[in-house]
Amino acid sequence: MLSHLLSSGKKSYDLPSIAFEFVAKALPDKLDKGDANKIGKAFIEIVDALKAQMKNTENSEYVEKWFEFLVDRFKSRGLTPYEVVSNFLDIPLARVLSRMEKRGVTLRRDRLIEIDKLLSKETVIVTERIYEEIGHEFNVNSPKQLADVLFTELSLPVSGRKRSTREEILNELKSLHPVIELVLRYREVTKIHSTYVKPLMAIESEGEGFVVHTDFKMTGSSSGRFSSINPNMQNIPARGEFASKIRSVFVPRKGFKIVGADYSQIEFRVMADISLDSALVEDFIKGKDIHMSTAARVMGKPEGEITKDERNLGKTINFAILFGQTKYGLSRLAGISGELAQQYIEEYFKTYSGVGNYINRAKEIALKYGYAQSMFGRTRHIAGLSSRNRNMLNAAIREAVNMPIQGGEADIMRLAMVEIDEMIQKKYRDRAYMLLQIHDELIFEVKEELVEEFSEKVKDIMKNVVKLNVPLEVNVSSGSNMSELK
DNA sequence: AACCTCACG
DNA sequence: ACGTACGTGAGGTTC
Repeated sequence: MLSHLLSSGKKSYDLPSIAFEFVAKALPDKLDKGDANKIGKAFIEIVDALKAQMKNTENSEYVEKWFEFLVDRFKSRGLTPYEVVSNFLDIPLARVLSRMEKRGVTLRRDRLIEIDKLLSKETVIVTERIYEEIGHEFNVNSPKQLADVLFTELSLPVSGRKRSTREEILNELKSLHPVIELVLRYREVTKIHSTYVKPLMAIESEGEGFVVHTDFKMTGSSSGRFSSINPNMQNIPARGEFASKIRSVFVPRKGFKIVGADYSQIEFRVMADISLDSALVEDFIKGKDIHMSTAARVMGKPEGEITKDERNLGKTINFAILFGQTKYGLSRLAGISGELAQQYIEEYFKTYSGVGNYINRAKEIALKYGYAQSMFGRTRHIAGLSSRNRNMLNAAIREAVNMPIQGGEADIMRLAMVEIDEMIQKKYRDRAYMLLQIHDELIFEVKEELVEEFSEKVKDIMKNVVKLNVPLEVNVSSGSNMSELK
């Protein structure tokens, strides 16, 4: 229902005309959990009246009329349509986030201790082998000291003008000296140890057990996504040797299971929706593997002949387009020549001309107005759009092209979260909890006997929360810890 | 506080 | 001639 309201809002209002000063004046800079209630109070009666009315009709004209009526009332209070939309969404959303934080995720501290031991041992071994290889001790954690060792003592080749020791560079040096592998291993082990294991071990018992309560920031990003701090629960390892070990630390409470639901390729679907690119739309409607399809189209091959590596290249190309990358970036990331990268990009825009049109359109609008907007009017002002510095300007343009896509993803997820929470409060109180949001994924803990039913309902809400020109696909899975989610 | 590096979507 | 991807948070070192 909320979705109808919003998509009708999308069509009826000229959102680009909305001034930022207006928003800034009417809303506090940070719409946080604390002051959400304050602001929210003014809107609650209106929201309730709307809902009561909407129960009596499925007539969209009626909804539209109500929306206009509401907008008038909001306007009389000095609020713009964007604020109406954002308040409909953000006030209840603040409560959702607050509930998630309060509940928290339970930890298996015993597993954490095991991992801690393992990593400590491994760190000692690897460190000693590094010293042995080099002939003396130094601080491997120090990029400066490491650079001295690699580039001065060992005279390994420096690529570019900075003596960077980042992973990408080290990978190129692997064959030149045995210490490189060891340093990479050291980095992998100590990263996991210091960033995840140690901080989680420092969490104190709440009596019942160990629970991690992150802090989701609603205003944490300029695209509309949330961020998560203290600790960041949106960057828990998902790949690599230790990912499943770390993930297995996060478990459901007794009698519950962990349930995960994630949108499949949501950013590319939003891109298809905005651009209306016929090839992209067609692929999604047909339920195709989008990266495979891109690889086939760009390389001019039948899909059946696309290898795993080629599909991977298709994926890299898709992300390159999404982020507005040039042939230089693509060639570096895909490990292909500049000419080939150029050729693929040209081929991409020949095939997906609608995407090219979208990019040009987004660019024009951004340069004209100085900001970019998502499908629901979420607005991002971008200072660099008026920069005379070419790099700054290009970066700003990439931001403006990407924002409607990433912002659209965020809008959709926010809507879904509010609707799912409404369902939980109504039908699953104390039996299902939303725990985490990781941009395109939601994680819950659900009473064992309700997992199947609840999963279906969540999937249904997520798929139908907005109507795009392409279908939204959602994968759900469950398990007895976070590593068991697919 | 700035910088480098690296974890995630 | 330059130097490349969008959005984040965090730990460790250096200044």
